[in-house]
Amino acid sequence: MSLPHALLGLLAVEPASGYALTKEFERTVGRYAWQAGHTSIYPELNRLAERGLVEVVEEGPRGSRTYAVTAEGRAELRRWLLLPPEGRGRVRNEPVLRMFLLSALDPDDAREVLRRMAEHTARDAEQLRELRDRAPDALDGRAGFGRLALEYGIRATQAAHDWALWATARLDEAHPGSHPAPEATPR
Amino acid sequence: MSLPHALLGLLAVEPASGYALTKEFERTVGRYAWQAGHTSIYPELNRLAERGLVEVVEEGPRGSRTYAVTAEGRAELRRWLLLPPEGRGRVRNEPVLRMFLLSALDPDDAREVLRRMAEHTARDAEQLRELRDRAPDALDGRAGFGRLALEYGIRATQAAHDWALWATARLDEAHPGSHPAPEATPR
DNA sequence: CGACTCATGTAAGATGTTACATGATTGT
DNA sequence: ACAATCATGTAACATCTTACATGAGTCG
Repeated sequence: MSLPHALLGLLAVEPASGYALTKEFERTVGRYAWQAGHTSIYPELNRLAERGLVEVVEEGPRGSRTYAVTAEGRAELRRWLLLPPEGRGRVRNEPVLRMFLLSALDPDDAREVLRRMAEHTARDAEQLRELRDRAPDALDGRAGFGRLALEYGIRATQAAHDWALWATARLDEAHPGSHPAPEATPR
Repeated sequence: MSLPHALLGLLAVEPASGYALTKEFERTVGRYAWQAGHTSIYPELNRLAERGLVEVVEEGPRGSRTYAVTAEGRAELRRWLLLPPEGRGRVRNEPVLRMFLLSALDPDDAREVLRRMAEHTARDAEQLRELRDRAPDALDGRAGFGRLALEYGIRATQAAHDWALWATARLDEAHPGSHPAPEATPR
């Protein structure tokens, strides 16, 4: 299970409440790496606190509690990240599954799915690039968290886009027919 | 849940037994898209059979049953793939999570993790390229299944590799120090 | 005939998701 | 005052993983 380590990682950058972490998951981590709702996060924070890996450092207005990692928490996070990648990282990626299953569709349907993927990835990549270019490179603090990951997101999304166009071309070669030619989206 | 659709997709290309599907997951789908062990697959095949989406088309030697998709199964698969991507595809990707958490490590530790990632992705990409180049392009049948997905795997892995090198360079810029410089792996 | 792979399953426990629930504060 | 957002939780259900279990063929 990676959720506790995801939480340790976010808290290691900056203390936060369960609520704030939930938002963070929605915006960033959950979109590309590991999703979790508040109903997983709150109990997990309590477990981490029991294990002494995080602690409540502040109690705010609406019964909110701000958590921070302890020294042990930091050590645990480091251990986990530096550990041999334990066999292999478990992957569960629905978009990629859809790519696999494309082979099971007839060419016209596959083209349609690819067209939507290309559209979608183009939009996503553009959004991520904007995010990168808008934010002045704050190397530390919450804003800078995932700066490296953001760049990965851009590259991975762009790769998916390029692939979708390439796959469409392959299909066109193998099964030519009358169909709208998709246009490459300029980067 | 995507497992039933993953199974439908594999069976849509070619009928197979639960055992064969399990192997297929280990080799291909499970490594990059959606993992599942035989203890998930067998019960799911039974459920799919009850729902009339697959059927047993042959009974073999050791009590083995070969399943094939029915017309309804094919329709369901098509529906699922062409459906609006239902909000967003759920992603659970431990390697990417590790990339996110890198920001929580000190530069030397982060460099070490990146070094291993670069090594790992270089090896993976090379293996995938070999796979692609060895297999004569059989467009149909089991061998060709995931041919498009294979290309995606290559591109995604290569992107991860390039990113790891880029990230290392960024760290070196921001925190110069005495450390072994990683070499780019030629493709 | 012994070891290995093929082939399928059940059960317990861990994990994750959805629905339900509640109350405090802020903005209009 | 009303709506929206902040903030946390429980319970039921679905799902996934790990361990356990069994037997039939195949190869040397």
